[in-house]
Amino acid sequence: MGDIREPLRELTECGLPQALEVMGERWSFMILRASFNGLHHFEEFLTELGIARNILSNRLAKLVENGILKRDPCAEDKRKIEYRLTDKGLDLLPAMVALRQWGQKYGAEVVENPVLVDERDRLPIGPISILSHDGRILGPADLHLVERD
Amino acid sequence: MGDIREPLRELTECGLPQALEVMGERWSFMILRASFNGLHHFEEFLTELGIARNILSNRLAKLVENGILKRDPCAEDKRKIEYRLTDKGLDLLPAMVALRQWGQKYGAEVVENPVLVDERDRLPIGPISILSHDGRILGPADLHLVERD
DNA sequence: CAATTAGGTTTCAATTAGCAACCCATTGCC
DNA sequence: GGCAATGGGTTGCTAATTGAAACCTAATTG
Repeated sequence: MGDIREPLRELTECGLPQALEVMGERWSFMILRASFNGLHHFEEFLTELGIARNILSNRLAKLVENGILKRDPCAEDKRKIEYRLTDKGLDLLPAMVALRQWGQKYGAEVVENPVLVDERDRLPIGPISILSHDGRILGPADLHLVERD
Repeated sequence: MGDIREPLRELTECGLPQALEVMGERWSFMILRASFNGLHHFEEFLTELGIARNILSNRLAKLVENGILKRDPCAEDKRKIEYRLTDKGLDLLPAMVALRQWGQKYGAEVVENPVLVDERDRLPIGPISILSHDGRILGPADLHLVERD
């Protein structure tokens, strides 16, 4: 008994599983991107993404359910529904951009269009990176894992 | 004819689909995390993640195939295989941490253990964010999409 | 040399994704 | 007002993925 150290285990505690519950599903990130790129309607997502109708319906419902998109019936055309990112959805932007930049770096040459720029000077954003509490850029070698408790 | 503007479309060009091809699969990010947390062996992943044997086998193979992990047969015990992150795999860290932080922010209270710290001062890392080319933190409102070409 | 360990396959059931067709409340058009 | 078209879905069926459990084989331990 005692089992003084339990070297593995315990590393289950983090937000990743929670995040993946929604965003780990097959089309979630693509819908997020389309949404950020200015698409708001069912048929737009449908033709833009080339996703199946029923899957899109299901995925949008889940994203709404999880508070990532909100679903507003259009006032001026009562057939239409507007899907828009919530703040929670917008908060996924760093994750999406990080993935995107990684894909860009290692994938087959893609031209990246449209490109994300800083509104102030219209220059493209920099690479997403891990920062120390005081803003230094940290690479894998600068990082350490510490057990708390 | 002419079709002067084509307002949607064309927004297919980005690295996201490439990234999702590997990392969009159901257990990829969890394996990446476990791997970063110091697990290197099949049976460790198996018991740590609670994934099915055959799926783990398949996922590891794909991650290796895509250059995210490398597969080293152990010299001193020829039954064992060491799975280790490549540089390409380590480059996924910002994406993983961003997802994790998002899940942490919005998910059910989780204590986040172990925690990622800056090796230099042992303080927890800051939130992942989008930076301008000169290092200012940009929020969604500061961002703009511009068509190139 | 028997039992155990490490890292896999194989088989089969259950879940999910995808395609095509259908549905039905608006709208736009003559 | 009547009729076709549009927007946003659902339904039914097939194909692909996931998952649980059993099995396999080489290396290692006792």
